Amino acid sequence: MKISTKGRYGLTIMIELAKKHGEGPTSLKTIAQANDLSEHYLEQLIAPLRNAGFVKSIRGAYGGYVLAKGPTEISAGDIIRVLEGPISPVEGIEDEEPAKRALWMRIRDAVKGVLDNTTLEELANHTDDGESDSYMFYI
Amino acid sequence: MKISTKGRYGLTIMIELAKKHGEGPTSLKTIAQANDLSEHYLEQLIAPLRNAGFVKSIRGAYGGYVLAKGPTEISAGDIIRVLEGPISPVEGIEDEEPAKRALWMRIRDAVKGVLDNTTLEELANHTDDGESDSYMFYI
DNA sequence: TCAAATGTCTATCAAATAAGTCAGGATTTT
DNA sequence: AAAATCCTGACTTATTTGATAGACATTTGA
Repeated sequence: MKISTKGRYGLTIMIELAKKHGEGPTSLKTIAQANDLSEHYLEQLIAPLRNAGFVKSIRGAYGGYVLAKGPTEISAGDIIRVLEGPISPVEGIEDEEPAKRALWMRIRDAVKGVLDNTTLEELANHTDDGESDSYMFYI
Repeated sequence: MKISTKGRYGLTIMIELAKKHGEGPTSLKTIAQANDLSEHYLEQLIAPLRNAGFVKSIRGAYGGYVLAKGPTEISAGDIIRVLEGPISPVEGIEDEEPAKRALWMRIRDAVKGVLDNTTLEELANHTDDGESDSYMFYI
């Protein structure tokens, strides 16, 4: 029941690009160093994002990547779907017995609601607005 | 972003037991055959459910398992937590940057809301109440 | 009392997935 | 030409998942 590093690092890349939106390209090297991640691994993740039309690449020295759309036009769900596949808690919901199928569909819709209503703009401009450190993380 | 067969099959076991609640023990063999699953694999799944106090075992011939509490007192979340670990879309939410941490927490709470508010009783007594087959499964 | 049915426990294993690495080529700018 | 960067595919490693096997303990009922 986890989102893998693909989706997580992909979101990291996209948030970094959103922060620099309108300021020219950012290289993967910069992003990898800033977040202590493998540049080569990020290359694998950004390829599908480019193919899906969320980023544009600019080759050559001082090149890098830029968002292909505005940060308000890209949702967290867009990114997760590209890198992790369809948002669904199980493969083959159709085959399940009705009671379980209804449960999976409710979970899927709940997660979808959150992901599709969170834009890159929100994620890039988020200022810590009072979730206390004492908040319980695991429940 | 998937719930594995551990959680799914565990839920299957518990729904079967809930259907037979008050009617004496049900053997894993019965459940395995009815759902076309490996009995040995189900043994591995029911061990943690027994340790967590959700089922009781009755040994010997004509033995099996029974719910240790009423079907209204056990939620889908109880079962998923025992078999899959804490409900959270990422490991180590604490370490994430605030924007992403907030996103993961919103997802976690959404999923938690569904799972903790669905009881075994609902799952066992579910009658197909009009989710049409044309419902889009992947969105 | 004994055989059959069932649960309990431990160990092992194969397949799939996730995560990351490596090597080298192509393109553009300076 | 040299440097920076993107691009591509193959490869490796670790972990998780799903499954199998077998020895053993307990209970029922003939």
